[in-house]
Formats: sequence, C-alpha cells, structure tokens
Amino acid sequence: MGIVARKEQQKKEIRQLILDNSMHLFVEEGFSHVSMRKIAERIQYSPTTLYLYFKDKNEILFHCCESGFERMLTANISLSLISHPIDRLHQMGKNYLQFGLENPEYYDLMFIQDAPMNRLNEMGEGWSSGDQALEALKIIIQDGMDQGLIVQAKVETVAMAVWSMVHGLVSLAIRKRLDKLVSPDDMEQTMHDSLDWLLQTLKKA
Amino acid sequence: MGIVARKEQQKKEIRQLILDNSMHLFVEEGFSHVSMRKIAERIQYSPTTLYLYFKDKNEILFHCCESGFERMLTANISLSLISHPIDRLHQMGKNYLQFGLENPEYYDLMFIQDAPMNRLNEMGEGWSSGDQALEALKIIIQDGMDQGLIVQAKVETVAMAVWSMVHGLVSLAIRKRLDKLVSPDDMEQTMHDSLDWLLQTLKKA
DNA sequence: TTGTAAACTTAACACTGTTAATTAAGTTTA
DNA sequence: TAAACTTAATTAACAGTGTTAAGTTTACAA
Repeated sequence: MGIVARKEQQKKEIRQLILDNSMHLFVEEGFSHVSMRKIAERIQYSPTTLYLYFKDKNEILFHCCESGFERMLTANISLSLISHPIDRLHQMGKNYLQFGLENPEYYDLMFIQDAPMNRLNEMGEGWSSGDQALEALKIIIQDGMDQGLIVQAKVETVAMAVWSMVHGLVSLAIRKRLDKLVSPDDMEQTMHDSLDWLLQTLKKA
Repeated sequence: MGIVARKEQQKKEIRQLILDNSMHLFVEEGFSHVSMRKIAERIQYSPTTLYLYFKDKNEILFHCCESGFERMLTANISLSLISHPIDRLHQMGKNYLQFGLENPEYYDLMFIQDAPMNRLNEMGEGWSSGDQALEALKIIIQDGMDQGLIVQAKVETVAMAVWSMVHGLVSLAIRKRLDKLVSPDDMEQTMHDSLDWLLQTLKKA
C-alpha cells in the first residue's frame, strides 16, 4: 500500500500548494482581486484543476480562514503566562486589535466575509476554530467573575460585549470608517484607549 | 428656459428611478446578487444607459448608502424627546441595533462594504451623512460627562468604544458569527443585554 | 425641412465561477 | 507484453459580471 499512501501525500501537497498561493494572493492583491484563474496561473495549473482538490471557491476561502485562526492562536500562546484574569483579558484584546490591523485580509475572511460561513453551513459541521477562540474568552471572563474581579453578569452577555467591541474597532478600521471619527494618526492609539477604557469600567469597583 | 428646467427635472427623475430600483433589488435579492444588467432590466432600459446617469456602480452604491443614513436619521427623530443623556444614549443604541437587524442590506452599504467609501474618497468630499451621525453621538457623551453622569474620559475614546460595540454586535450578527456564541433564539435578547450592560458600567458610580 | 444635439442601444472587451467532455499518464490485470 | 481500467489534467464552453466605443434613434431649433 506504499504507493497509495504516496499518492495521498501528493494530493495533500497540491492542496496545500493551492491554499498557500491563494493566501499569498489575498495578502498581496487584496481580497476582491483574487480569482480561481489567478490562483491557477500562479501554480502553473489549469483553472479547472483546482476543482479536483476543492469543491468550489468557498471551500478554498474556508480553509484560508481556518489557517487565519491558527495564526491568531499562535499569536496568543504568550497569554498562558498571564494569570491575572483582567490582565489576561486586556492582553487578549490587545492581541486581537494587533492581529486585525496587521492581517486585514485574514481578518476579513475570519470575521467579515460571508463565504467561509456559507461553506461551514453547507458542511453542517461546527466552527471548531472560532468556537475554540470564543471558549477561551468565556473562560477568562468566568474566572474574573469567580475571583470577584469583574462585575457579576451573565457570561455570554459580557463575552458578547467584549468581543463585539474589539471586532467593531477592527472592522470599522479596516473598512475605513474609523478615520471619520479620529484622524488616521491618532486612530491606533484611540483604539487602544477605547479598549483600556472598557477594561477599566469592567473592573469591579 | 422652461424647457431646460424640465429636462433637468426629467434627468433627476430617472436618476431617482435607478436608485429606487437598485435599492429594491438589494433588499429583495441581497447585496451580492445585484448587477447593472439586472437594475437596467427592472427599469426597462439598456444596461449602458445607467452610465449616462452615474459614473459607475460604486456611485450608485454610494447614493443608496446615503439614503440609508436618511432612513436611520428618521428612525432617530424621537430621540429629541429624551433629555437625560444616559437614557438618550441608551435609546440611540437600541435604535442602532434595531435598524441594523431590520435593514441588513442598508447597514451593509453604510458600515461594511468598501465600495461606498471608495467612491467617497474618489470624490474627495467629506462623509456628511456619517459625520452627522457621529457628531450626534459625541454631543450626547459630552453632555453626559458635563452633567457628571458618565465617567470622565476623552470624548473620542468613549464615542469610539460605544460605536464600535453596537457596530460589532450588528455586523457579527448579520455576518452570522454571533450565533456561534449564543443560540439564534437568544441572540437578539443577548445583544440588547450587552448594550444594557455597557450603559450600566458606563454610568458614574 | 434640414441640421444638430441629446438620449439610448448594440456590440464588444476582458473578466468572473463553474461544468462537461476529452485527452494523457499511470497502474492493474489477462 | 498487450489490453483494460483508473486517475490526473486539460480544452472548450456556458452564463454571468462591469464597462467602453461606436452607432442609432429621437427631439428640438433654425
């Protein structure tokens, strides 16, 4: 069965080749300027060959989205060093802002675009990567409440509030709405100020 | 010169006809399924005729976006009846959530899509509709601080925090991310809970 | 009635995602 | 080894997109 295994391996390699080059194109040319034909041209294959490895474009987008979550996860490994829930939540928020601003194309796929979620719903599976990140957020908030550091409330309510705010900051920024509220020079600073402000008011008096 | 004036009037009417039917298509068929050809077919004109009245598709999108702000403005007229800054801010937030959930296609154009902002930047003009809405937000927050009802901070910081949170809630909801945190049945309630929670913690102790 | 300007359309370009049919290569079996 | 079969990749095509240039029709003025 050695030959079958090798074929499987080759198939995986080409799949990865497609995904890597797709993501490179997203990052370089911007999300909307990437087409199946351009991806194919980049890897010197016919456009239709992509359909032998992925059902459709949405599936490619979905997998790029997944690798975005992996990136985000590795950016958060240092979090485990911070034991204090508030500090940890604060750092988590800072990381979120930084990730979004530094990887707008990834962020787009992960939290703004419709396509990856459509694919997810087609598959019927759960959103393992996203769920994992949200679970981490809920645990921190629960910890903070248990230790009496955060005002008591339903965990879902606070988690939603915190996530929505950092997502709001990033998505308004990368969709060029925030510079209508503050000058571009002050934008990043004010974004962090807003996060600080939230963490401050969230603390138990 | 009566004839010239009438011609101008007719031109305006056709422009409005195009915009009205474009928006109808957006609302009915969803944002991504609207094309110049479909708009043209709806009003029984050739596709290229649209280009006699608008520079390109972005310009049409921009004007639809503007009419979205008008809608939002009229939904907010009742706000003037509320004098207490916190209550007023609270109601403003509720209206925002409601508007977003009830008019996802408008909301998309106003706060998520790139196209209208691209058009805006091409024109070099300011974002009068958006600026107006943001100004209203800043004034309320400033009022609240002046009256000692809201904890002291930079107005821009708090305005950004509040706007980002309600935008985060709406955009995560209409992009189908929020149902990964709570069940669809509880979603709208939890969104309002999060807003309530923010307003509660924002009050001066 | 003729000339001219405005309004509108047809045809085309260069793209897009995707499918069906076909060829080329590699593997298995007789 | 030769024939049969499987897999991988391609070409050609469909139906759609935004947009432009050239041509046609319509309406009005001289």
